[in-house]
Amino acid sequence: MQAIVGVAVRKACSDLFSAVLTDGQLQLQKTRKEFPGHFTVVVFPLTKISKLSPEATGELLGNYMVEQVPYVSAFNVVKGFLNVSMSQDFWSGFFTEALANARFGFAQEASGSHVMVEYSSPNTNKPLHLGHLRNNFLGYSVSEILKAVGHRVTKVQIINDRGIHICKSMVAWKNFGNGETPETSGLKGDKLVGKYYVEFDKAHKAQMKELVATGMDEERAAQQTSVMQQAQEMLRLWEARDKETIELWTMMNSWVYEGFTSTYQAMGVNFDKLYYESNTYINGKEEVEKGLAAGAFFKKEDGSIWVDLTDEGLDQKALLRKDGTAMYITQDIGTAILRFHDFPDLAYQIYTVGNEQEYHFKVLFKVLKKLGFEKADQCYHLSYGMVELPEGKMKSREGTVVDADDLMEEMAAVAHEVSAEQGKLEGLPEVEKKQLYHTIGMAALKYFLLRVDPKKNMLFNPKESIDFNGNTGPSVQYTFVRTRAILRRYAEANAGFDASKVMPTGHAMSEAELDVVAKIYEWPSVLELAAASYNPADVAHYCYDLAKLYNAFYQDHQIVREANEGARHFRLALTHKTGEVIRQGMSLLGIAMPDRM
RNA sequence: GGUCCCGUAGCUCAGUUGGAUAGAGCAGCAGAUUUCUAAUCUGCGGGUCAGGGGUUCGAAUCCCUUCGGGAUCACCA
Repeated sequence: MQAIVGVAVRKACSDLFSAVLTDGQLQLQKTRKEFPGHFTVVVFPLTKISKLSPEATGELLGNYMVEQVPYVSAFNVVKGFLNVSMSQDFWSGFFTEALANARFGFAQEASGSHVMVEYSSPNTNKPLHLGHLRNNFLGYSVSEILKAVGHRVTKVQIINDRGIHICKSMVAWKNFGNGETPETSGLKGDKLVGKYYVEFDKAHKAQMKELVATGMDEERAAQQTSVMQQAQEMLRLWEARDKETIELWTMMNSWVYEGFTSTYQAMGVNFDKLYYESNTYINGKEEVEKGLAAGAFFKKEDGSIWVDLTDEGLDQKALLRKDGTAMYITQDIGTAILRFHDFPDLAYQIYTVGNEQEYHFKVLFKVLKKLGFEKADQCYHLSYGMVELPEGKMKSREGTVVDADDLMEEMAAVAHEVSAEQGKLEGLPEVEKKQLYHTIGMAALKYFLLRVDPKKNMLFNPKESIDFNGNTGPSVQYTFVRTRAILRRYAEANAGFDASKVMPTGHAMSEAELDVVAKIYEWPSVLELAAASYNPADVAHYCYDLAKLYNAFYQDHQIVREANEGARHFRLALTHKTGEVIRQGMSLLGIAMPDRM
């Protein structure tokens, strides 16, 4: 569509100056709102070929376009900027088209690309916290956005179910648990296991203190506590597939998975396939051995295997310990390759992981490349910044973790309070109310975490996140609810509402109406940009802007009560379409729209 | 010390490949048919885009540099 103007400018330059424009010379943008017009051509780059002043060039082009190009109704030149206005016909034509397309903005056909998105990927010894919320919402949202532009997406996570950290919880449970289970304790499975992880730490610290009191140095004491010794023994037994150990491990992990499942359900995220580190680390070892045989890696005297990335500007990096056991990166190599085997048509993988692991992924992708995976060049680390709290940084060690379940519950509770104050939900069944509070609370949380550029560290202010005014999820929901209320009102008086029966015909749009239509016009390009930059924040801001413009329109236009049929139908259609775009846009953020609130 | 990211209004954040007088929300102040849902709308005040230099018709945006904040540089995960 913007193409219409672009093509026109190219043709004008060819006709007027007999010059072919390069992409750099053709600069089109939306006209700033303080100037009349819809699209703006930046004429500075064109003065070189016109050999005229910017103003004269603009005038010449403007005149040509008004005369020669359909839909261009007027123009003005300010300094070096040519602002062109499109006719009402153009906008109503566009709107009619958009209205007929229920999935306007979404790809009409598959792109043919298959992308894998990994997110969440928790450890099994700790419950999910605020940082995981940003991770999950981001990963889920990017997946949905990629689907919207036509890609096939497979959502996965790698579950870090192996290693010393799991053994710690196991040891503590064995020593102090007295056979406690989620059933007997009434605790969620992941919370119960997390509790024993903390118990381990307590016991470990206490025993360390005793050892240090006997004159042992701290470093040694940390290795020598009885619980630590037990944990290491447990890891050895696990690797040796000791029956009893594996049974305990399986049982405690199943508790965790049950807990995670309910947390994911509350979050509204899901996965197409799960990978377990306990399976993939073996692949990793094999791949590293293969790479060694193929000459991609080298072995040090002590038997450890390394990759040399110094000519890539990186360092040497160990891939396998001297005792032959797997490291963190070993299992990631195995997992990545396994995935390419599982899905041979995979174009690339996206890893949603915190920015503290940027170096790790740089190394990983180089290693994959060395192993012959050309697709590794396309792999992408979707890196995001830390979520900080007003009091200070969010780190699990510092005890200021905000538990994911607790936070989600709190958000729903606040939604409850605010809704009760508003008093608009009378007559709604209790079950639906409860569902609604969750929907609103999650909208607040998700929108707050997703509206910030992923790569930036962000501040999570609990108080502000639950403010339902302003640039927030609930305020966008509210605008959607408003569109529903209006259409409902119309339907009651007119035996239903059918969008296809209220086509706008010959209505001269007001400025506020045109603002909304022009915003809807932007939707496809916003979606494209969000997909290209893996940035849900673009979608969030767009939905808010659209809602804001609709509210401004709503403020001084009659809709259902409008006497003129043409205007009434146009506004009903606009209300319908705005609601749809908001609903579809917000759904890409994983945010649901209620019918009333 | 090396590498990477960030620094925009009192606070939280936007700002496409360099474009016009740098924008929203919150907080503050002043207003609006008490409705087709006011969880809204309109207006006002608030800025050395961290500092300095450079590139050019034009810089918050690109380059150099200084300062400040964060991350990372394990045979940890």
